[in-house]
Amino acid sequence: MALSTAAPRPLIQQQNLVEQVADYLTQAIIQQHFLPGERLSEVQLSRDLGVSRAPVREAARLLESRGLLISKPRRGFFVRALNTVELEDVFDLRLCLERHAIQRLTERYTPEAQRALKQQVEVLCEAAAGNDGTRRIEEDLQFHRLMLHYAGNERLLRAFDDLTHELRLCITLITKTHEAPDTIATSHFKLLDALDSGSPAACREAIDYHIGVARKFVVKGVGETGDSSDENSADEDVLPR
Amino acid sequence: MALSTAAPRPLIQQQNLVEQVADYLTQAIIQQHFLPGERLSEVQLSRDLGVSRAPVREAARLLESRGLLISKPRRGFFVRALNTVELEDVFDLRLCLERHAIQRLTERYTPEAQRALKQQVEVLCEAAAGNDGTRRIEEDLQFHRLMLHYAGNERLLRAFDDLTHELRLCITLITKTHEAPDTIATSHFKLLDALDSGSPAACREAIDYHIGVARKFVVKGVGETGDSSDENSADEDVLPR
DNA sequence: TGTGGCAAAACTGTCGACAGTCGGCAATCG
DNA sequence: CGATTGCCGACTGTCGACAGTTTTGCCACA
Repeated sequence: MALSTAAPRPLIQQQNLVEQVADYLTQAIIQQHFLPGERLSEVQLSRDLGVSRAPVREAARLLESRGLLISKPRRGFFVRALNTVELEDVFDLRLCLERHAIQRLTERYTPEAQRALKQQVEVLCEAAAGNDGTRRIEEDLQFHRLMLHYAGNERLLRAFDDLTHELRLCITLITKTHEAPDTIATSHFKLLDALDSGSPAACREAIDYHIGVARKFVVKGVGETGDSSDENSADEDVLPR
Repeated sequence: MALSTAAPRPLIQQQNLVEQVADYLTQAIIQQHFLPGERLSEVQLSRDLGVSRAPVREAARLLESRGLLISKPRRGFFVRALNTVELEDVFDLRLCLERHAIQRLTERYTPEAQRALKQQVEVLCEAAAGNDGTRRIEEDLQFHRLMLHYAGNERLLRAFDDLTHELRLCITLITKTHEAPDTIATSHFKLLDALDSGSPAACREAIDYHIGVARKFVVKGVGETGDSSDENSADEDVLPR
C-alpha cells in the first residue's frame, strides 16, 4: 500500500459500449434531440452509432431504470414524457429527500462540508452569470448533490441521483427561460446561512422555500412550453404486488 | 369514462424471458440459493435455465439497477452483500420516505385508505401467527406499500419499491428469528391509531418508533448471522460527477 | 517448500442472424 | 361509404459464435 508511481486505479477503464451508448442517449434526450414520447428504434440507433443491437438494448434498459425511457413489450423504447402530476410527484420526493438530508447535515456539519458547499455556490453564481443554461443547471444540481453527499448516507444520495435524471428530463425543457442570477445566488446563500446557524428548523424552512421556488419555476415552465399531458404514462392505477 | 363491460387491459401479456429470468434470480437471491458476494456466471445460468445469454445479461442489469447485483467490468455479476453501514443507510432512507408518506397520508386520509390498511394489518397478524417467515415479511412490506400508495405520490412509491428489494436482501437473512406476533400486531395497530388521530406529530412518532424497532431487529440479526463486512462494496469514496 | 511465470481454460463483451409479432395499408364485403 | 379482414414491411426477442481478457492450474526454479 506504499506509494506507487502512477495512479493506481485504472482511471480510464475504457468505458464499455453499454455506458457509452447510455451516455450518448442521455445527452441526446436531455438536449431534446429525441422528443418526449418519441420512439427509439434499436436498429436505427445501432446503425447510427456503429455498434450492434446488444449494447443498445442494454443501455436502453439502463435508462429505463433511470426513468428516462419507457419500454413497451414488443413495441420498443419510448422517451419518457412527464405529465404535470408526475412532475409534482418528482418535486415532492425531492423535498422529502432534501429535508432529510439537510437535517442529517446539521448533525454532522464539518468545516470541510461548509467549505465545499460555499465554494460550489460561488461556482454556481459564476455559471448563473454566464449564458450556458445547461451548465447553470448542472452546477445547481451539483450543489444539492454535495449537500446529500455530506449528509453521510450513500443510499440517500443514490435515490437523489435517480431522481436527478428525471429532473434533467424536464428542467432542460425550460433552459431558455433564465432565472435571474441574483435569485439563484440568494436562494443558495440562504441555505448556507441556515446551515451555519445550525438550527434544524431554519434549515427546513430554507430548503422548503428553495425547492418550492424551483418547483413553481419548472412546473410553470413545463405547463407553458411542453405538452406531455399523457403521451405515455397511461394505465396502472391498481396496486400490483 | 362510462363503465365498460370488461377489463380493457390486455390481461395476459406473456412475460418475456428477461422478466422470467429476473424473477428467478430475485427469488434465488432472497432465498439464499446464491450467497452474498457470490459470482454469477452467465453461461452457467443460461445453461441451467435453458435460454441464451442475452436475456440473462439484461435480467442481470435489471437486478443491478435494483441493487441486488453488482457488475464489475470484465468480471461479471456478483450478489450484493450489504455491510452494516449500508444497512443503516437503507433504514435511514426508509425512515425518510415513510415519514414523508405518513405526513402526506394525514392530509388525505380517506375511509378507503383506512379500511384497506386495517384489513392489511389483519392479514399481517394472521401471517405473523403462522410459521411462514417469508409470507410474514411480504405482508409486512405490503402494509407499508399500501401506506405509500395512499400517500398519493407514485414516484415516492417507486423509490420505496427500489428500497424494498434491498430490504428483502437482508431481511430474509434473519427470517428464522421470529419476532413475536403480538409485537408485530401492536406495532402496526399503533400506526393505525396514530393515523386515526389525525395528528402529524403522533404519526411521526409512531413511524419513527416502528422503523426504529425494525432497524434494530434487522441490524442486530445481520450482525450476528451474516458477515457481509466488505465483500464487494470497496472503493469509491470520491464524489464523481 | 515457497514463489514466479507461463499456458490453457473459462468467461465476458460484442456481433450478425433468424423467427415470431405488431402496426399499417389495401382490398373486400355489407 | 364505412367496417372488416388479410397481407406486407419493420421491428423486437432470442440465439449461437467469435475475439479479447481474466483467472486458474501447472511447472520450473530458488
